[in-house]
Amino acid sequence: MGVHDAMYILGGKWKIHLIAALLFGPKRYSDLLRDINGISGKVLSRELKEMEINQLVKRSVSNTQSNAVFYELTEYGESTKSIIAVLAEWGEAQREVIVHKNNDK
Amino acid sequence: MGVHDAMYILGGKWKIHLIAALLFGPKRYSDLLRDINGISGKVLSRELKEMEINQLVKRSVSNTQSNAVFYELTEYGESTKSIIAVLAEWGEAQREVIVHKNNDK
DNA sequence: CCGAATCCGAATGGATACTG
DNA sequence: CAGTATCCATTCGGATTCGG
Repeated sequence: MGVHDAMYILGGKWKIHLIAALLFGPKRYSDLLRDINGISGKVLSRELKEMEINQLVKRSVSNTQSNAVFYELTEYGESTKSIIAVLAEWGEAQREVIVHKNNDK
Repeated sequence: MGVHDAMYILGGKWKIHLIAALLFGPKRYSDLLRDINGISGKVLSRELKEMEINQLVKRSVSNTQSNAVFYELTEYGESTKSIIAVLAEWGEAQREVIVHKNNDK
């Protein structure tokens, strides 16, 4: 089933957020670290690497400023725009229904 | 932003799968346990409870057979159909691109 | 049958220090 | 700056047992 495949690639806490952050163009590692609330450097690195392996993002080193690394969506990554859009729309409309999560205790 | 809200409600490993499993009508706890591959009873209970709190599903006890508990999507839960549909479609189309995940080592 | 409680190992993830 | 490595606390989650 397709849902499972999609979740395998897009699942986890951060991938959707990362894609959303990259929707409007390339960003540097440090920009992503600042823009995405709550993510740590270690986790950001790992997520980006996974997404690179799965062809969602492209990593490139600036040839003018050294030490600057940019990430951008591939064409494949951009094919998730429709998903992000639907998610955003739904989340926007239904915001007031959120209560809380159960905390296992 | 709406994406964050949506992920807060639908995030985690199982919620999307649970919604997909309930798309075509109510199911019993034991049916879900069997149908959803890899989930344990403990985790299934917790996920269902969270979804109940957030109004995605409705829990009801059969009045004919006792000890039978059914879960079904609420109207609100059904409003996620469009999300599931887009995810399924995308996952279906892009299946061959999957490679693997990075394992932190 | 449904699910809560307990036990316990595995995986996750933050903080920090370090390297090129 | 962009990561990697290490340490460690927290969380997750499976297996089992127990109760309504």
